[in-house]
Amino acid sequence: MATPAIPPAVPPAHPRAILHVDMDAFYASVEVLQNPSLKGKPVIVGGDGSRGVVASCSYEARAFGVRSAMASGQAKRLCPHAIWISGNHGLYGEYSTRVHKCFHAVTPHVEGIALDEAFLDVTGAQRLLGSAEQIAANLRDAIRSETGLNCSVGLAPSKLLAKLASEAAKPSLPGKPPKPIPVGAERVSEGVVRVNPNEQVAFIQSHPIEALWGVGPATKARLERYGVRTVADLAALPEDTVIRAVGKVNGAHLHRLSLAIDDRPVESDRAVKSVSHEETFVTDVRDLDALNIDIIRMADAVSNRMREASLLGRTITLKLKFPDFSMITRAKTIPVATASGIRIAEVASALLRTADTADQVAAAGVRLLGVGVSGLSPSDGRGSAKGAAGEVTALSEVGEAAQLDLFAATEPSSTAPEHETETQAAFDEAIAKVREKFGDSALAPAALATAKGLRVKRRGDTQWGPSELGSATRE
DNA sequence: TCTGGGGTCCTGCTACGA
DNA sequence: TCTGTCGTAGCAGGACCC
Repeated sequence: MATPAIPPAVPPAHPRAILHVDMDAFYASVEVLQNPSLKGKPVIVGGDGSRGVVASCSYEARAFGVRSAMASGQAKRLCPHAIWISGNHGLYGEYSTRVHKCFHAVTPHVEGIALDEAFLDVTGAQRLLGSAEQIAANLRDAIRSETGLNCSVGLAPSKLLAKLASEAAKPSLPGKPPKPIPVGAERVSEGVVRVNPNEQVAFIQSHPIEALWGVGPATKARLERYGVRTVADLAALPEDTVIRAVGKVNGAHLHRLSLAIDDRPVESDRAVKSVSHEETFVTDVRDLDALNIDIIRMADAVSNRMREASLLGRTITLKLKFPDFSMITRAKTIPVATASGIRIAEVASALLRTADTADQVAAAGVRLLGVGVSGLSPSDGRGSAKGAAGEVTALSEVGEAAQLDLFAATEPSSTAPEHETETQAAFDEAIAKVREKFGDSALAPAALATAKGLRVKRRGDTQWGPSELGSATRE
């Protein structure tokens, strides 16, 4: 058979042009749009309780030193007159959808990083829409007219540099002088900063080491032992030394970044790898039965999201954080992929009751509890997806005696796994239909019933820590 | 007087089968 | 039959991101 001819490489008409678009104070700005009386005031979106954090804050609050991810107590001390808002995840999602529509009007090559942030590869779009600088400015205008929100845009030949450029494009704080633009970059229009292609190395090496994506407190501390404080310091070290300091994969990657070598593509179709829910309690919990109720509730929430996304998963993970902030995870991989809240809860509950875990809970109490599922596969591709019903082997072949017990709890007959899965799928589908018609609170495991109704957990509930006004989870 | 929630990725270790 | 090696899967923890 003849080898197909490989077309000759065609040099691109334009050098790579990546945009990093970052909404300015996204959640806080959405709240101001909803309530214009907040305009010009210090607004903080986040958990107002003693265990909460700041999710987003207006530039007026930032002028007092308040920052995202700051402990709420510290934010209250810095800005005691701030207006606190607990947030509305659904509303932010709606705005995010509108912003992403603007992105897709420019190019299909969009990699969403968060609700308020994305990379766009506009290399090819320049043929139709003009220069990358024009595209960036027009996109910024389009987002403002579509949503009323402002954003900052970085333009560069790579993702890392575009991200750093968008940070340089951020507005200055009220009453403070504008930030200087780093060497090698320039402001090309309002809210848009471009890194000059022939000054990439000078631009990146003018930054502190923690500006590199992947350098957090631990990596920074390790590099500082080698005298590295800036990206230029890192570039001056031999690659072997960097690898010795921070490990093989990260070391080689960081060393390349320090030389402005970053050819990572904009990935527009990244698959979800895990789904989880976790929650911090107002007070630490020692009671295994109480924790079990929370496991059921969180497993129900995880299950609901997996069904909405048509996903099944095989690895169930239980996460516990103790009062001293130490954390453990316990995971179990089951032979049959599932999206059933009952099964997820049973596995997580069994993990909680293993001897070492139960002992730690009894001794210390639990500050945070989380339930997650990974090893995901599409529920509509059962014949081919790993772990899906189509390729399930008999449980007895796997030798998972505990697994038989697990299923027996919901289906006493020892039928074949395929049958169990189909029955469970029909059961889950029925739950989804009831909830679609009557709302999420219409149906839940009996363990979640209270005098006030069913306690179900949904994405965005207690997003930034338990509220001061009462427990997020207990009544 | 601290430190949320939802993710991804990497590393090191152990168990197990070929 | 026993032992050593290798690859892989699973598990646990850590670091990092927004």
